[in-house]
Amino acid sequence: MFAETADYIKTDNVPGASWRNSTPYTSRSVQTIEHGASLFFQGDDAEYVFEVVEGVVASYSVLADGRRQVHCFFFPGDMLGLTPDAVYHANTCSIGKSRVCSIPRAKLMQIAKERPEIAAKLFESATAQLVGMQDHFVLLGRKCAQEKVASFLSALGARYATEGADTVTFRLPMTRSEIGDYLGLTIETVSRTMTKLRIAGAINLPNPATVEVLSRRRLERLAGDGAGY
Amino acid sequence: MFAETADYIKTDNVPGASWRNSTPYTSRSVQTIEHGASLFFQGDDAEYVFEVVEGVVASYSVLADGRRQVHCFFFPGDMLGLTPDAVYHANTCSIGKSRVCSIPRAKLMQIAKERPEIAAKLFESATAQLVGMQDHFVLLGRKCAQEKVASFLSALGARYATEGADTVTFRLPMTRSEIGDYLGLTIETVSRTMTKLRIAGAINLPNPATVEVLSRRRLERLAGDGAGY
DNA sequence: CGACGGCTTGATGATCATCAAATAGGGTGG
DNA sequence: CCACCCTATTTGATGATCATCAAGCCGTCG
Repeated sequence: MFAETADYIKTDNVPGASWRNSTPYTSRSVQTIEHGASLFFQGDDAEYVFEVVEGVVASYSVLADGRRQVHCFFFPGDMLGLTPDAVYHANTCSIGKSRVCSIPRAKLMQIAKERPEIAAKLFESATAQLVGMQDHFVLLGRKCAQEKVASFLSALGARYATEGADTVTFRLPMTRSEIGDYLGLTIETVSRTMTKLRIAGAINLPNPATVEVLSRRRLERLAGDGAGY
Repeated sequence: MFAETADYIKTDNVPGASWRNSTPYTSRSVQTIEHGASLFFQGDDAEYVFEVVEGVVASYSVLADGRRQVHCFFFPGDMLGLTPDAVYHANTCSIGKSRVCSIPRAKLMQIAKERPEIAAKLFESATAQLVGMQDHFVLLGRKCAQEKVASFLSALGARYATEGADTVTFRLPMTRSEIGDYLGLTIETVSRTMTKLRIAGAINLPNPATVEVLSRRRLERLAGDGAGY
């Protein structure tokens, strides 16, 4: 969505080699982020706003004793690093290798002042994330393990599904640990729940990283969403 | 924050009597919302953006079987009804009597195009909500009952606290049921946990609706946040 | 004064976390 | 190319936390 905006910004204003993980500046403001590498940490100066171009990036918080909560997985087209001030409020890490487009935040905010359609896109991106987060509240606060996992796989499946087909096969980019930290479960519970879904005939697991949704409809029913209003 | 913006909008453009709960249009675009009344429901056309002027408003989702999750409590100064499209994505209800300022959404978006500082405020409001929601993810996904309740009371206490004082007394505007639906707990667990906090000497409960935080510092420690990074 | 709704407290049980161990898959070095 | 190792995942056993069911309490309001 904003990948093209980056080009609007003169690249000679973009400082190079400013990455905590020493990812080289590529001169097209698109960086390749290695598996596990971070775009930024909580408390860092918010120098850039990012758009995922390829791969997946996770944002998360950690409590003092190590408990971790993944807030969100960002997929291609998603913006991250949006903050109300000039500081990041979460940590990030790349799930597998990913490519992100970086846009200097101050510059972008400046441009937003001149071009209303850019400001509107930023607002739309932020509010779309707000809406997405609401479903996740319901999941975390009110769903049981089976509903959580079914919801997760269902949502991920929808991303890869072809129109009309009731089955999907896709590769899970994230580990059980990351899934658990996203769903508020332990890795053991995630694993057990997935086998349960497999035994129930809702999915197949040719290998731990590959999910075959046998019936999207059924999985959605197991997700417990029904027609909430 | 936006209360003044409402005045920028010519009031003769604001349709009256458009409220689902038949709240009368007051000609100053500030409505009084009765206890339990709703500003809007999920799926409604997003005619207005609101700013809470007084009282508290909750937004929530409901699953088909009645399980409810409160996403957020909106206090004076908070905006609600921000959406990426023209539809509301959550339900709302007033906690006790409240007063809200309503701003026609289309009009506001139009104004945002002409006045960058308004667009910036909208963006800031949306992203500030994003940041606030992240802490709530941690609470819902990774905290135990005691930490949840302590976090909640601590946050609420901070809102009423006076600079430097380690104690606060305030009135809980919401019921145990609403607190439970916000924290992902049952009313019984909320009640039990509050008693535990009382016995532990962290708070006092002169009556069910009044909380006296005896030590904000201690309550914060019980909230489990420590120095997450 | 009595009834109602919200809150508290108690008893029990289900779900999920924890601890522990076995298995499988992928990558590395011989 | 194969053997090995390391890590992720799966599976099992046990226990803690919190939900559920149930009853009693308290303040409010008619």
